[in-house]
Order: sequence, then structure tokens, then C-alpha cells
Amino acid sequence: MHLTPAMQGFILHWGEMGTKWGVNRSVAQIHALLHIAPEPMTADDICETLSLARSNVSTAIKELQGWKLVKATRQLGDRRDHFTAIQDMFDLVNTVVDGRREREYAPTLAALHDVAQEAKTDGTSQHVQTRLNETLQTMQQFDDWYAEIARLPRGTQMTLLKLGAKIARFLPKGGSG
Amino acid sequence: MHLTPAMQGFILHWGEMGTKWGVNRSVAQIHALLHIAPEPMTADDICETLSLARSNVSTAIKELQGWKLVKATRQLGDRRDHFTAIQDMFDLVNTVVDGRREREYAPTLAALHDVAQEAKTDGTSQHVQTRLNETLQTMQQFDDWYAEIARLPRGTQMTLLKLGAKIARFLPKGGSG
DNA sequence: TCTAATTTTCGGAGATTGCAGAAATGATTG
DNA sequence: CAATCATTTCTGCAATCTCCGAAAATTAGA
Repeated sequence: MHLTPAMQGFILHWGEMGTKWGVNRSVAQIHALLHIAPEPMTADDICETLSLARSNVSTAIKELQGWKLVKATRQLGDRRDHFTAIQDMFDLVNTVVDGRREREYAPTLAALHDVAQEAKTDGTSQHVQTRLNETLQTMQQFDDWYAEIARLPRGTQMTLLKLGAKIARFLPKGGSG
Repeated sequence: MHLTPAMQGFILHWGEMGTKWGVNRSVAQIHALLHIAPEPMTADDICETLSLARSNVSTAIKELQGWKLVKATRQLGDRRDHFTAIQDMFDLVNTVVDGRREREYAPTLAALHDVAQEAKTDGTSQHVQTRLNETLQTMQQFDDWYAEIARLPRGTQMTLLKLGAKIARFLPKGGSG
């Protein structure tokens, strides 16, 4: 697949952003490519387009599938897998956030919950216990907020997003909008 | 400074979470320690408590200061810096998100904007151009949303957070609450 | 200015991660 | 059930990251 300068730029920047957020560069680049690709691509297409080793592409795709960002499809008369990425950006963000929440945030939250419990009986000072509990509570509050918002229908989410700060106008006691 | 098992657990988990989000483990651990510490701590205190090299602590603190998560204070009759972390969790989250937005998200957004411009004239197919623009638009929308919400007074932010999905009830056309 | 205290920078050892190529495994067709 | 094609796992090297200890730089006080 031919990459115009703009496409190369997109893939490169997407890759860099990935590294800053703890995602392997190859993984992010492959995702970027599939994200803009008009057609499903085979692993070999990807190798050639991005100059990556076949094995590397295989591993990266597996990871992307684990994150549910990429799906394999088959085409008649072709034995190879053809890969596509989530096309809608809104879906993409949802999927990424869901994944991170489930794999990284939730376990930490659970661990900190246990830590806060342990603190009650292991001689941890009252002050530190309070700080641990505050920390936990705020993290939990953000998690609850996200879980609820995630459950709203798409249209409602879009409305909230578009309203932005104007949402404050609708608050019971007259927000500051 | 003595660490109870619970405190050790907190610091360890905080450190692990950091690594998953692209933050150096030492940096995250030092932040965790300062976050729960009842008193300002000197760099040497930190070294000793976490068994880290003095130079390492120095570098990490510099980074934390760069993110505005840690501040240095002085005490009468002591030449050394004493460090404290933001105490309020809500402030902490704000600071972290602001920092990431400014340093990582904004530059990517700007770069992608340029890429989308370039795409108009470098022979990039219409389909890919459309996808680039969609991507950019959605990212921009999230950024705008955050910028607006961040500007709201703390109380309003708290209200929104606590309302969660219930906010949909207040939407003009009757959300699905 | 000199000295002592403190912080920062530098260089490199050790660990981890990234990635290509080889080998092995699995699937499909004749 | 071979033969071919496709994918995954394995192996090892290279690059990167982490973090220590030493040296240099900075700062405060005499």
C-alpha cells in the first residue's frame, strides 16, 4: 500500500503518541495504518507498508486484538487474515478507555482497597490512613462516574460532549455557566 | 521515615500503576511517598525510606516538579529542600490531566492538524483524508470538552462528578436517565 | 573568598524492551 | 496425507531505560 507524506506523518505521530502513553511504537503504528486504511489489510501488506518484520506484525496484531481495536476478517478465495481497525473514533476512544480501566485502573483500585484495609491494623498512623482513604475514594468516584457515563446511550453521550461546560446551566441549583 | 506494610503496599502499587502509564517507577514511588507523608521530606529522607540513590531521587523530584506535582519548601535553620506533594486528590488528577494534555495531547493534535492540511495537496485519497479529518475532529472535540470543564469552578465540577449519569435527566430533550 | 553542605550532572552497569530472522506450529487444498 | 501457505513462537542481538556511584557544580555561611 502506498503511503503519501500525510499518511506517513499520521502514522509516525500516532506511533509517538503511543510511546508516551505506554504503548509499543510498532503496535501504535500498525493501528494508525489500519485506522486510515480504506480496505482490510493482510499482515504481509502491513509488513511491507511499514517495513516491519512479519513476526513483529503478528505480535502487534495479537495485542491490538486483545484490546479489541482490530478484528480479523476473511475474504473468499484468500486464506490469509485481513485486518481492520475500529473505524469510528468515538468507538475507538471508548474501547481504549474501557480496556485501560479494566486492565490497569481496576486492579490498582482493588489493590489500594486492600491496602487501606490493612492499614487499619498494621500500625499505620491515622494521618496516613486518612490520606489513603481519600485517595481511594476519589479514584473510586472517578471510576463510578465513568462507569455510569459509559452506560448511557451514544446519543446522550454525544449531547453531553457537545454541551461541554454549558451543561452547568442545567444543574438544579443554577451552575455558573 | 518508617513505612508500615500498608504504606509499602501503597507505594509499590502506585509505582506499578505509573509504569503502565508511561511513568518511571522511581518517580511514581517518590510521588506516592510524598503524597501520604504527613511532613515535608528532604531528598535524603526519601533516599533512605525508599532505598534509592541520591542522584536518582534528585532527577525524579525534578521531573515531579516539572509536572507541578511536587513543591520544594524551606525550613528555618535547614539548608536542605523539603518536598511536599499536592495533598488533594482532585487537584492531583487535574494537574496530571492538564500536564498530559499540554505536553502530549496538544502537540499531537497540532501535528495531526498539519498532517490533515498536507493531505489536501499531496495526493492522499479522498477516503483517507476523510478519515484523518474525522480523527482530528473527534480528538478536538474531546479536547474542547475537557478545556471547558476544566474552567468550571470546583464546586460545579464536583456536582457533575457526583451526578454521574443522572446528569442526563437534566438534558433539554429528556435524556434516558 | 574559602569551606562545607547540598544538589545536579555524567558515565556506565544491569535490566528490560523492541524487533528481525529462524524454526515450529497450524491450516487448507489437491 | 503430503504439499503449500499462513501464523505464531523462539532466539538472540540491539536499542532503550533504569538507576547507581563518582565527580562536578551550585549554594549558603563564615
